[in-house]
Amino acid sequence: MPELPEVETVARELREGSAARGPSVLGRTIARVTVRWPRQIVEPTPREIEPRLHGQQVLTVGRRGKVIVFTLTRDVLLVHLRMSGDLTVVAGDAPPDKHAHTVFHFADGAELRFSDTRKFGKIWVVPDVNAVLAGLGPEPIDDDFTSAVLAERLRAHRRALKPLLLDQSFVAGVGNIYADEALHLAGLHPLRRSDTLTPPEVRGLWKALRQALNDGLRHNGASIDWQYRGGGYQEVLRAYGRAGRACQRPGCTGHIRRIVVGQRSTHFCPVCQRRTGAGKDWVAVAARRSQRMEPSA
DNA sequence: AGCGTCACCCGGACGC
DNA sequence: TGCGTCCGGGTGACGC
Repeated sequence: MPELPEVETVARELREGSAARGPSVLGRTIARVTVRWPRQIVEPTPREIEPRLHGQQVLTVGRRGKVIVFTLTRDVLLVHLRMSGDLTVVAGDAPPDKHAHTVFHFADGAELRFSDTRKFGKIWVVPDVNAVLAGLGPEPIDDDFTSAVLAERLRAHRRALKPLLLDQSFVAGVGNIYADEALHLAGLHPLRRSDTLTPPEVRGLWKALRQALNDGLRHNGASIDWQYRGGGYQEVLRAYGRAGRACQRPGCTGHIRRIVVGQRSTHFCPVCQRRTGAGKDWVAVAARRSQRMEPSA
């Protein structure tokens, strides 16, 4: 399922062209739009989308969180792939794809197909990205996402780490796979409360999150291959989908367990991802003490 | 505020 | 073989 690394890969390949996704979309002009699953179009209405897009040229392709962002002449086209979505550029006479529910036909005959077997994907055409993306948290792989930024955001909540990492307003682009991988790399329990992490644990989580995402990027968002074409990405994963198998951490004797947290399958090692850090959870103790002394604070 | 639950979908895995 | 059933993924809505 596409998360930040996969979505970034799709955006880059649409921008640069690739064997998997066809030639670049940049510079092409939209002439027509076929809508076969109207509920996919969030804004404007499905019948308004073609006249709205007609004549607009694709200027840039980028990503924000898990959303692909096409800058057009007058508007912005936003595509959320959700679980099964994919975007490809093909010639107009390419074999039909029964899951291509929305097709953007270019004036030069090529077309951009949004293929989405499970029909969870969403499309917006808006004048301003903020209309859709305003609620997203920071980009976790950007330079200004420092461990101090993460520390502050963790302290602002009293939530379990796993659902917090999945919350797109907390940090943008992390999904179930990379959340489990980051927590395993960091040696932190998925149910650990966000405001109890020690400074070294925060730093470790920050490093682990960025490492997990950057590893995914280096594999060209290979979890798409894993999901769709049986590629080898599962060999890269240390926690996700490995229930019952030996923990990969050097020296650890544990086995990966699967639990359900907030309706999501969650994979972790009960040996090296303890509920609390080694020793006393002094941050939680201090927080309780200060609350007793200053109930209003 | 944070948690649980449901709805949205359907390919694939599983049991019989 | 073919049928029925369940699962899971991201997100938003809703209730507590």
